Parts: sequence; structure tokens; C-alpha cells
Amino acid sequence: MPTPRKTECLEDLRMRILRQDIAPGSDLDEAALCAHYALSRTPMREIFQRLAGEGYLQLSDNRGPKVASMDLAVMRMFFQTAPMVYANTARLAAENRRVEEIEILRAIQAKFRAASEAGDAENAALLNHRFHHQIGVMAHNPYLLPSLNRMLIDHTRLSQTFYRPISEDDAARIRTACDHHDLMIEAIDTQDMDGIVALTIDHWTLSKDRLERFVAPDPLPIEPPISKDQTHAI
Amino acid sequence: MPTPRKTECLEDLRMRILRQDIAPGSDLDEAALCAHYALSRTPMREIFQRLAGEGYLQLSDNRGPKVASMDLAVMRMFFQTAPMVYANTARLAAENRRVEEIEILRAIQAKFRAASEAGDAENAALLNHRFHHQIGVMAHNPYLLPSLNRMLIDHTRLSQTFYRPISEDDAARIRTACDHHDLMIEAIDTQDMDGIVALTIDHWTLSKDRLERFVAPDPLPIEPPISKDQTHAI
DNA sequence: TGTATACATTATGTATTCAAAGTGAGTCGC
DNA sequence: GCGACTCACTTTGAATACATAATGTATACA
Repeated sequence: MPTPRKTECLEDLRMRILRQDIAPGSDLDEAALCAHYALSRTPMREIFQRLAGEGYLQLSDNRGPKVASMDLAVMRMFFQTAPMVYANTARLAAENRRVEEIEILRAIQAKFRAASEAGDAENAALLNHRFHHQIGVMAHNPYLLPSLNRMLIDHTRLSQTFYRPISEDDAARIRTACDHHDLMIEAIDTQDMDGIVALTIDHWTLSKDRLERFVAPDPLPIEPPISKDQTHAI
Repeated sequence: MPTPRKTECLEDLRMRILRQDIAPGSDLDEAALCAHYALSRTPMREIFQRLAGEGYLQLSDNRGPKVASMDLAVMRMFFQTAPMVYANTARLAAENRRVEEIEILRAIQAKFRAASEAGDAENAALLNHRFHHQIGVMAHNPYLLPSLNRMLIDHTRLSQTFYRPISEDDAARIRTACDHHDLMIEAIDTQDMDGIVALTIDHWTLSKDRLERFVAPDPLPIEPPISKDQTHAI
């Protein structure tokens, strides 16, 4: 393993992007990050390359790295693609999961329930991410996993406000979502293919409605508001 | 743009992996590649990082990079996942394509037809790759594209023998596949959603049967033949 | 006063050097 | 004679030094 600071930096940057602590579309300052994590430029640039490969960053030549943006055209694709990717990975997870992996999923869910019931919105969103990522791992499908991971990045960024209940109706939604997770674990455990697909669609539909309310362009758009990429509105 | 040698090296390594010129599962010699492409270790390692992000290579700590392997467990997933990914990206391409992109697709198809009719198996496989990649680009869906690209890497590696007709029956298949491409272009052009999905499934079914015949584990397996990852046979 | 060009400064890309970890061969002890 | 340990060597990771390209500012000229 390389220096622990490198791993730490990698994890930390991922978390900060997922929490929108670093805003979508914003530029990263290589020198500042090097100083902050006490790393030289070489490992820092390796981290950038890796995060770009995972979909967190975008790299272009002779430019600093930029956090993946979430413009309206992309968001439209997000809502169009998510149910398919989620349903298929969940089905594969039920098919291919190993018993020891189910315990990992249960452990994540326990933490998720605790965080969401405690009103810890930030950690709830992150643990929800880990829950669905674990399902992706359990699918044992190297082709679908990169797509799922990209969906989850934006899903988690969008859901930053999701677990911060405003109305009693919102709180009820969160409880339902949490119960969904338990049911999903059982369906995966018993390899109930039809069940897991139906549950996943229900789970998606629940969050979809609320997520759509928070869809907005990047906080401080870098590109001009009207570009040829944004031909469709949501 | 960085030094042209770097771009050249990146492209060349991709091609060599797709052609199975570098076998799946084999290790890459950093020093040898640096010498060959007249690059120092820093840009070469950036290339490795990037290729790993795209799914061509696998990196692990304190080890040389390894070409993505194609063991039986993975191949099973390949055949299970491909129709879904292909059909969905094709449908999205028909929906979201821009007119100027169709011309690019036609140009690739012209070259593909020439190569396949000339019996140039290697270039036919590579141009087929570019054709389907372009459809992926035209889908304008950043979530699905990484999955499509990973599928295409293995599809192209598997199909190395596909365009080298043995029987007249094989030759007929290739002609059919080529005609499919033309029909697909038209369906995308006219935004015929149902048409493009049906065509894509047909196209997949055609190649599937022949691909399955060539499924084999890595030429020189590094891992022992029986590992806990290979619980399923095809 | 506006624009264009040249120069300075910053930021990005590459090469080299240094450090640490893994690997293999040889030898010593049992 | 077999096994384990040590030392040398090879390979990988990190840091620094160097080169090149991009950007912004200032000045000169129209």
C-alpha cells in the first residue's frame, strides 16, 4: 500500500464531492490540495486520474481537474436511466450474491437506519450510497458496475437534502425507504428475483419524486447557461 | 496537448489489447513500454491509470498493471448483460442523436463494409468497435456509456476470429451483420425507436451464437484454474 | 480610447532522483 | 538434506527539478 495519506485523500475527496462540499462543475486547485494532504504532485495527479475514471472528475489537457457537473441535460438522462440500472443490478445481486456479502449489506443497513432515524442527513445519504454500492458489488457484474457507480454519484449528490425532513410527509417517506432496504435484503437473501425488481422500482419511485424537486443546474455555472448540449429541458 | 508520443502510446495500447496482441490477463512491463514509446515513467503511469479507468487494465498496489482478464465467470455476465446495454444505448441514440453525428456513423460504416468485404478481419473487428462506440456517443448518456465501453472491449477481443470466415455460412453471417449496420443507421436517422431496438437484438443474436464458440479462458492463465471467483460455468 | 502584441507569471506536463517494498537466490543452521 | 533466514536486486511509489504551454497584464500604437 502507498502512503496512508494518499488513500485518505482519495476517500476524502470522494466524500466531499458526494456531499457537494465541493460543488459540481467547480475546479480543483492542485497545489492547494497537495499542501492540504501533505502529498506531492505525482500521487495527487494519480488520484485525479483515478477519480476521473470513476466519474467524479473530468480531466482535459492543460486544464485543472473539474468536478463532474450535473446540468439539466445530464439530469434528464439520470431519471431516464436509473430505474433500468438499479433494477438490473438488484436482480443480478439476488442471483449472484454470496452469503457473507449479505452480512455486509445488513451491517450497512443498520448504520443507515440509525443515521436516518437520528436525522443525520449527511451520513444517511452517504450510507444509502454505500448500501446501493454494496448491492452493485454483489451483482458480480463488471459491465454494469461502472454505470451503477456513476448513477450513485449523482444520486447521492442530488439527495443531500433528501434526508433532512421538512414535513411529516417527508419523514414518512424516509421511514418507508428505510423499510424498503430491509425488504430488499430479504429478497436478495431468498433470491426472490421478481420481488427484488418490484421492490427496487418502488424504492426508486419513492425517491424520484422528491429528487426531482431539487434538480437544479450547477450552483455557479462555468459554461454559459445556453449551450448546444442543453437542448432538452426536464 | 501533451507530447504526441503519449497520445500515440495510449491509442496503440488500446488497439493492442483489443486485438489480443497483448493477451488478457498478461502483465505489462513498465520499463519496456517506456523505452519503446520514448516516454518517462510519469506519463506512462498516467496512461496506465487512464486505461484502468476505461476497463482495459487492472491495477493493484505494488504490482505491475495487468490486462483485464476474461475468465468464464465474467463471460457469463457478458452474454447476460450485453443485449440490455446494447438495446438501451441504441434506443437512446435514436432519441438523442444529432444530425452531424449520423454522418460520422455512416463514414465508419463505409470503412467497416470495405474491411469486412476485403476479408480484413483485424480492421473489421476494430471498425465494428468504433461503429458501436459511436452509437454510444450518440446516446448522450454519461451513465450508460462506461458500461457500453466495457462491453465493447470484451466484445471486440472475443470477435477477433469472427470476421475471418471459415465456411460460406460464416461469410453470409458477416454480410448480414454489415447490412444490419446500414439498417441501424436508418432507424437512428428516422428515430424509429421500436425498429432500432429490434434490429439491435437481431444484430446481437447473430454475433452471440458465433462468439460463444470462441469463449475460452485466458490463453495463459495466471491464477490457478479453480478459484472461488469461478463458481459458475457458462 | 480601444486594440493588439509582447512579456511576465502561473499552471500543467515530463524527466530524473530518491525511497521503500517485494522477490529471489544463496547460505547457514538444524 | 531440508527448511528458514538474510542479503542483494528488481520493481514500484513519491518527491523534486525542469520544460513547456496558457493566461493575464501592461504598454505602445492606431
